[in-house]
Amino acid sequence: MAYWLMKSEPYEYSWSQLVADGLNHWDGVRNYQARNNLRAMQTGDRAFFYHSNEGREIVGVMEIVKTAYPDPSDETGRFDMVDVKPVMPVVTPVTLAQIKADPRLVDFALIRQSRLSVAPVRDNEWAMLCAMAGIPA
DNA sequence: GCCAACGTTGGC
DNA sequence: GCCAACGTTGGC
Repeated sequence: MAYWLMKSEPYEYSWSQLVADGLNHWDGVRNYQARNNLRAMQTGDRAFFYHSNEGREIVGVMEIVKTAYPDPSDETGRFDMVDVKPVMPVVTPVTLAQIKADPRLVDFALIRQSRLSVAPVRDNEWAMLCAMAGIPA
């Protein structure tokens, strides 16, 4: 199983909205690297839900329930989306400041490529972040 | 609200 | 194929 981190501005689409919806497409990605990450996702993969801009913290865990397919909101036909569902909220949100302050996470994609909205998470990073969030890995 | 970092576009 | 101009993201 692979792990990911997906960003959304909470005033665009928030964790609580996803919980209310129960399941949704992750659409709107317009960056090739992010798209390639979407395409690499498999059903059953897990992903952190990260609130960018406001909050700047990991707030929940999602599961990929459908692999990449064309994003109908993209007129060019170049970009895809996946379907996700919420798995569990974090007990303690993990803030960007905490992540940046942890020397074990210097290579974390969220730090290295701050503008990448769909990023891979390594197994050891996932375990560390789950521990920081107070949830089982 | 500002701006640095970064990605994309388009002229040449 | 290069690169300047421009647009966007997202932290601060």
